[in-house]
Amino acid sequence: MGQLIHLSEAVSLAIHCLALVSVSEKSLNASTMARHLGASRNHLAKVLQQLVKHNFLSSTRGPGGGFTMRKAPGEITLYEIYELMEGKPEIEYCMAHGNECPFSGCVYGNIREKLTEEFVAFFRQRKISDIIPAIKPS
Amino acid sequence: MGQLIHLSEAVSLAIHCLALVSVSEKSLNASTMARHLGASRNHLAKVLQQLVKHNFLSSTRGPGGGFTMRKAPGEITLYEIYELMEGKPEIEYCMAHGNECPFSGCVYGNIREKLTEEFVAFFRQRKISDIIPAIKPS
DNA sequence: TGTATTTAGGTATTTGAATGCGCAAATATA
DNA sequence: TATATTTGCGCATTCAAATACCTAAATACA
Ligand code: FES
Ligand code: FES
Repeated sequence: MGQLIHLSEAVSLAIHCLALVSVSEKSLNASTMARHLGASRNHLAKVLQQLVKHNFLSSTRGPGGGFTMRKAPGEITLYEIYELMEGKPEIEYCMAHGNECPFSGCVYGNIREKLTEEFVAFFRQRKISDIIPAIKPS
Repeated sequence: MGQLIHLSEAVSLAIHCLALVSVSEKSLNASTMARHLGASRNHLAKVLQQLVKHNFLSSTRGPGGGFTMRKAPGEITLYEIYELMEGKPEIEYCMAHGNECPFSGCVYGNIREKLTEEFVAFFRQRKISDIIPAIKPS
């Protein structure tokens, strides 16, 4: 069914990976993470690339290579990751058709703005370090 | 950009139409409403079909035909319309891949559940009659 | 009865996200 | 140096939801 609160798989993958790399002693490669998360290796590789490009992770190629942290998990908020993968959350006009709407105030009131703000506040305050304790011992 | 709070155009159209039909003295046809809303006539027709099938509207074909209310605007909550068009809002598992996740509690905490509940509460309490006053005089 | 109007409903197209694929570049190690 | 491993990156494919189109059925009215 429809997802009211839409968080793409890419965002989830990014967050999961950052936490996994944080707790790993040696560098972690894409295939291993994909296996652990039960996700597509290809999709995950794309996400990791982004995280490297924006300096959350370092990568090393070649045998024994993989990804390591470049920022401390306490320095990374979930919001940064969200915005990196999805862009700033916007409220679109109900029906993207401009200003044809015959209603003076939006029929939705300001509920979307309110919920978006709540979401952002939560994600800004929550850090990768906060979710690390939830990792199951493997 | 990504819409965090996702409300399809179909939902917006349904709500707008119900309000417009409510204040109309005679029956309103799809083309007229599409023009007023600056929306696709075809898409709107689909939405109206649904509203007729579920007894919110009555329809009459032929010249001078169109749509009229079958329920009072004070009897219709926005939530009913949302659920009709989108289904019950569900929280999906982060990464629809089942139970492979190596985290014991979801990394998102319960923020999605919380926001969804807020949304539902708001939409349950708000009725078509509440938004009618916002219609601009045409 | 004929014609114009309007809804009904099935099907096709579009779109965007997710996924897959192939090859180049880097690097460890034998 | 040769080989296996692993990331980087562009492009192709798939898939589902949203949106558009097309024709049939109903009805008012001349
Ligand atoms: S578009 Fe938001 S109220 Fe009409
Ligand atoms: S899937 Fe929600 S925490 Fe891993």
